[in-house]
Amino acid sequence: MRISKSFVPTLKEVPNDAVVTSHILMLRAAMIRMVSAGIYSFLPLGYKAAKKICEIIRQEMDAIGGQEFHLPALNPKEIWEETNRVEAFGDTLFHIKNREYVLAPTHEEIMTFHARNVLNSYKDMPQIWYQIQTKFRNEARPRSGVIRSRQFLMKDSYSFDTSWEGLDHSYELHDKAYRAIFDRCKLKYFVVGASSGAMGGTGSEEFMVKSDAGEDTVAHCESCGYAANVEVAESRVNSKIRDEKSKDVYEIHTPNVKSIDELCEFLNIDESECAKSRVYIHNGEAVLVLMQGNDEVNESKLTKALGGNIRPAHPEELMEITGADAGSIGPIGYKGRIIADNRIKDANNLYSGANKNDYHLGGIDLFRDVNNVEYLDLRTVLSGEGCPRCENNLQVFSAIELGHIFKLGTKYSEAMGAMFLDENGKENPIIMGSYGIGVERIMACFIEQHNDENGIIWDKVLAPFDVHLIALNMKKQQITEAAEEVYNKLINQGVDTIYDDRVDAQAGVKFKDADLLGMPLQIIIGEKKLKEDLLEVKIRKTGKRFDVPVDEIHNKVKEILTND
RNA sequence: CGGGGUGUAGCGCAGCCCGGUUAGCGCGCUUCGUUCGGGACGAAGAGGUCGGGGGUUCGAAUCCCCCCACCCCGACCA
Repeated sequence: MRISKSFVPTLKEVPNDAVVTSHILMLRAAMIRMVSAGIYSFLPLGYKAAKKICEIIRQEMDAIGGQEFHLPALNPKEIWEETNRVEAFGDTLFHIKNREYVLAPTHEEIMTFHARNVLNSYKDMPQIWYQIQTKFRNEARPRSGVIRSRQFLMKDSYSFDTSWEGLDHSYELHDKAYRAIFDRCKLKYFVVGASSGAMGGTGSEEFMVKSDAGEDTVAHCESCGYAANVEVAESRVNSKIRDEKSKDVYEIHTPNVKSIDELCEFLNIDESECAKSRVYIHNGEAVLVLMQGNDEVNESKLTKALGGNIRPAHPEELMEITGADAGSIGPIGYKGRIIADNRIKDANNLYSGANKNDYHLGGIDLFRDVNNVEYLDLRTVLSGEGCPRCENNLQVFSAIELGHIFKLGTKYSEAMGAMFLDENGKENPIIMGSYGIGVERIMACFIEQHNDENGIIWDKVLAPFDVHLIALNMKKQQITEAAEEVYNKLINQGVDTIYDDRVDAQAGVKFKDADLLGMPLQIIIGEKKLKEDLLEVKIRKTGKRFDVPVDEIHNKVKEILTND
């Protein structure tokens, strides 16, 4: 591709609206342009990279027996009503105004629509059907460029099995395929075993990439691979060891002491000796939650343990419930349900609020002084805490969900009447799985992981072009002639080459653009070296340069591209 | 949807607080000349509903009201 005749509008400056690295680089490197919030056009370079990703996905999906479909984005609303997902998706589902259609945010319904009445014998299964297509979701807040948008490319596949064992097998196939895909895309990722979400089902895994632009917070152990959403993550922490002797409970005047830190400073004690109190309203009833020191209540864990809905009590309610304001609340004298974190199970000689403003109590023995305390894991894990599975430590960070594999079960087949007859002539619902991958997210994550201050550093597997050919001064005939020859020969050999043949661009401009676009290999043709029949090759990743005789350039390029 | 921020030439910004000729600057763009291995130099140009609407005023990019768009934080996320 000749740059002089192509649309490669690189940007020298950082666009005002872009914040995350991948977004900035995708705009600057002429891969995408925004049309509206969360709506992007792929420019030619970006689309080439997208197609390479899709091709890798396709190969790996085909390798597990997947069959590619092309389904409509425009769906009759009534199909979505069969599964009650018009309501379930709510505002996230785009509705067409002048006809009863919706824009598909995913394709369980359409795939099940094709499966029902057609896959009607156990002999017809298993099947794996997939597609790579545009999905539409009316995200309340699109962000981070292409990472969360309203229209995006997704590979989604669906498995149809006659048994739960069959589903397990289809799921395992997808797990393997996904690892192969992300490995081939040179992504550093990890796998989080997620609990079944609102989609219903028996098991799922999320493929995640560490990134500040991520929307999930996860705890991850590098050494054993333990990974969990922080909402459910556990860690190895010391519990408060029970002192041999329990002191008597005594009152301490603590004027203006509100926080655990202030209490520790005021009494010159360690935070591990304190029990922090939080009051939640659970289905209308007050619950006192006790945590050690500054440990944070994990509301997800609390919700899961209690069931129903919880919310923190309002300040006005606190006085009514406990007789004190936040900062002076404690378990002694509290009437009502008390739940404490495992870390302070049966601990003694604790400090906590006195349920009287400006007073705290010391010498609290939860075993002796407080009846009916329920103990649960309620902590939010912190970076640096011990991994629950091995001897190393956890890191807590935000991450992007790249892909999700999911054992759906019979939710959709039952709702839509997708039944089959088994060997005994008995009717059963088809057992399904669903499996998604965000194509743009692969691209964005790759760029997040492979860039430097000059731009993108493509690996050849995803690079829009293999080689970036730079003719430094197109006004010199020798250079032009040499460049044209090299270019044509590369093209003829099937080396995908982008050729900077701009007559009016300075050398510096061409170098900067080449680094920004980030093709793996640069071939530089300059006057001095050409006089000695030499060209220069630069490896983008390492920055290494070396001279190659003109006659040998094609072999050298092939050699580097196949070996690297 | 709540909180915060921004909107002035293709891009990045100044001007606004304290209203006053033809609204500036850098990059980019056009033409000419010089330069030609890390975003060159000189000269001459083109390019603007100052996000939109309404109001105050002799006069509004500037002050007031309403709306819109985009970004960030939060909520939400099948």
